[in-house]
Amino acid sequence: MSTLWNRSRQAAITEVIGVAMDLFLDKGFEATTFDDIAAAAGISRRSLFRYFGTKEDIVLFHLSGEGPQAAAALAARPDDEPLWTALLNVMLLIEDHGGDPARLLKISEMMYGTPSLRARSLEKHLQWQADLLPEVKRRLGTTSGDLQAAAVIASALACMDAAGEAWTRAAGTVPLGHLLTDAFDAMAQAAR
Amino acid sequence: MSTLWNRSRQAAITEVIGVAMDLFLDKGFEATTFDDIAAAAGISRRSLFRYFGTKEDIVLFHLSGEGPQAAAALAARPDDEPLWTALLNVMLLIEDHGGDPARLLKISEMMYGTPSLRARSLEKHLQWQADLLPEVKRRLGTTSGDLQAAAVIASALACMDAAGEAWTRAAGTVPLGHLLTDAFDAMAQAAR
DNA sequence: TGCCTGATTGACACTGAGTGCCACTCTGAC
DNA sequence: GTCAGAGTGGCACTCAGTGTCAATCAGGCA
Repeated sequence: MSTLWNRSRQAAITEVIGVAMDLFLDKGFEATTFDDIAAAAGISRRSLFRYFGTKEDIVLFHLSGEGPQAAAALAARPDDEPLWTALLNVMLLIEDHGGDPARLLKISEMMYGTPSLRARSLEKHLQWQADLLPEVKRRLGTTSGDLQAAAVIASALACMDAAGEAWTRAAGTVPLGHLLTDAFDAMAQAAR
Repeated sequence: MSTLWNRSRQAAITEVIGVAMDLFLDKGFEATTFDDIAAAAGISRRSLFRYFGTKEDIVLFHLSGEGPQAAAALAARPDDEPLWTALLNVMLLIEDHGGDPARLLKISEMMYGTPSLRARSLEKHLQWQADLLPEVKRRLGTTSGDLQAAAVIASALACMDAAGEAWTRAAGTVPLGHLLTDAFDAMAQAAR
């Protein structure tokens, strides 16, 4: 209900994320306090906590919608495509979000360089895992259960993470798509 | 240096871990405070912080030594064994730590049921990754770099994690070795 | 034995995350 | 215009985590 309200709330959240990101990238993630963000965003600390339970949530907020998106992309892949290839193609699609490349790199560096953020982003993978599970299970066939599907998805996400880290370490000079492909190929190679 | 000292410090740490684990399993992880643990262990809160920087560290302490152990086990596998098979065999060896099964299950349930612990344990994987990297790189051959090796290791750890979660969900009624094998097989199957 | 030195410990104080509570305000419905 | 419901801000609180400093303990040495 109350779409008008939802719109303005969404706008407020987007606004806060922008302000907070600027602070994070400027002062560093750990050095930025909730008070700093609340003051910069012009809301009370208490309200900020109602939007985002933790500082990590502010950074990771935009990732939360990508799970279902990935699930849809996977369902759209042809049925005769090998699962590992299909997952690679899904990752190649998902990673393709625009935005300022330099800023994206700085955010990546912050993510991979801040232990608590890294940990929380790994935790986010669990949500992806749940989102992708049904379609992966279907493709694996009736002999496979949740475990098999979860193992494959978790491996794919692990490869994506490895590629992301390599991209960050290379300061974005190598296309992420190439690194993703390399990681998935290496895994396939190792398994034969 | 000072081996005598190190021995008694080690004993103290082991003692504290035991006390803390009892509290965690009794009251729950989140509900147990540093004050509780310090009081039960008979040391000051400040000293407890010197042993363990965070509550999560107390639980995860015993996992920290397994990275080098896994690296040694991998180096001991025959050179002509396929990498993925070798990694599975390493995991099968490592998981074989004795101890009370019921307690182990309760600890596992706590780990998989507490977000902050789950996140930190995923973070621990990064250390394993670093430990295993050289040997995996060697086995992948000269054409592969850090990314390829990291992707394969991260996938293996992801499979191990999926198996561990399945084991916990099954309340330990299925041998972890079986689940590990299933997970690794599923991944190999998906990649061909 | 008794002193010296270095490391550990415990007590205190402080910052910051995160939560509960309550009064205030805004908005839409009647 | 009033009422109900949801959001907001302020306050106080708990707990994690850190810096500081004085007290203490253990071992080396005269």
